[in-house]
Amino acid sequence: MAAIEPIPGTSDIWEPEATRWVFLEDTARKTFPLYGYSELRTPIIERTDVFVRGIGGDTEVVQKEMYSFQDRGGRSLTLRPEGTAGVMRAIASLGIGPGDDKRVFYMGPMFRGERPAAGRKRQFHQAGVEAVGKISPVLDAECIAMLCHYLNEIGLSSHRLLVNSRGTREDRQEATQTLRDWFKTRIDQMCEDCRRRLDTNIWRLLDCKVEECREIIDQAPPVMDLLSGESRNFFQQTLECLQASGVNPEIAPHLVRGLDYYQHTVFEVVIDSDNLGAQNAVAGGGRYEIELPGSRKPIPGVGFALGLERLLMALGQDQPTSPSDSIKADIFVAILSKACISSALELCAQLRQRNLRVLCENEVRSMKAQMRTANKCEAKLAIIIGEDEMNENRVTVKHMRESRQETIPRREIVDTAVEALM
RNA sequence: GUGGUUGUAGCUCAGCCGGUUAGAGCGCCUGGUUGUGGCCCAGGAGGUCGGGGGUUCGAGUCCCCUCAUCCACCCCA
Repeated sequence: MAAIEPIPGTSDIWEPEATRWVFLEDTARKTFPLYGYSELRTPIIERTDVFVRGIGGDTEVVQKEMYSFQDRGGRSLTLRPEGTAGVMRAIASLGIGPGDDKRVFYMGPMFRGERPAAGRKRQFHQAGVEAVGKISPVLDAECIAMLCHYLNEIGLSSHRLLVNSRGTREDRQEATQTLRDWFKTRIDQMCEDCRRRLDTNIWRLLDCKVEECREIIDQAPPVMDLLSGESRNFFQQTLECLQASGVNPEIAPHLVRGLDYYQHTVFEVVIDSDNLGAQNAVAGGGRYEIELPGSRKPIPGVGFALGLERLLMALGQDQPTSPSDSIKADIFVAILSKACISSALELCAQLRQRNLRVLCENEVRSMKAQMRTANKCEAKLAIIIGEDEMNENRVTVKHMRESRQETIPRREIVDTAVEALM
């Protein structure tokens, strides 16, 4: 039983679950183009440095979560842990100049070597977008509005949209230092986690839920005040644009997100529902600048990623995926002797030409057994081909629901079936 | 990586303080006279009790290890 299970943190997705995935993907393909985005399919493996330089070498993701390996040429390759870096690499590879406005969306599997938990897989799936080349609060706002549009289309309700600005790279470094200095003098009154975070992730410290810590944190200088005037202005304009688009986010002063490349606007969509467990963010993104091997200067962009399995959970239909009990069909074709097989196959082919789902009996079994199968596959029609029918060049068609049946000339059956199933 | 949870039939699970051939429900197969489903009835197939080691006269049950699962921390979508 053990060896045939998918490896940890991955799963097989069966119907009817698979259909729900297709719905999320189709909705993305329908919604994003309305904003000028077109689909880009990038490789799932990239050179490792695409991610190290793109995401940031200090990031948790890069340091301990990447699936990296050496290929036969000794190059270090990595299964993509997120979509942005690869997209940026693709765009950079065909050249991008100042003032270019490139908009793409993508979807597919991502890989991170984390410990699996509720809403967290090692192979997980994202749909995301990137608007690359220009720096403008209008784009940021439009991107967020598009995210809301999408969430609305898939029917997600009761979620919260959180936004914040983390300023420019310089702002952030400076703010980090200021905060660190400020907390350093009070850290011995704070919890163990916070002490650790002082050095590792001071922005996380700001989110600490321990009450004693909260009292101290509440007195800390507001992050927004540590940003440059230009950054604050950019954020202000973004908020205005959002409002004009009919989007009303919550401002989350401590939201910073974990990837190094973010600058200015960052945002996240969270769900307050317990079926998601601790992983309550279904989407996240922001404005960024990414450095890539070969590009002279960092390329700016804004984008987000949606966590597909988390969205599915948030939509509240997260039954475990298992194969449906039986094949479903519109028509079941029963055969009562070997002599009927070729006739049955010919008929099946004709019916499928008319876009009907047809299940053909594949061995000679009792009538009772075959009718049981017809019932189980939820066929509306059972077509019976036996010796009697063969001799008269007719077929028997049984309307399962009404338990009514009739024997009609063979040449009429296709049209009769099509009509019965309309 | 650190903690905890669970692991018995295809699925959901029961199995008391160790004690004969390991159970239920659902599902599956076959039948209930000739070529007819659902409901009902009868019968049947299907289990290395996750794996390995140990304690014991005896282990699904106790101990150790291991693998897998789920959850939390961490981090992120």
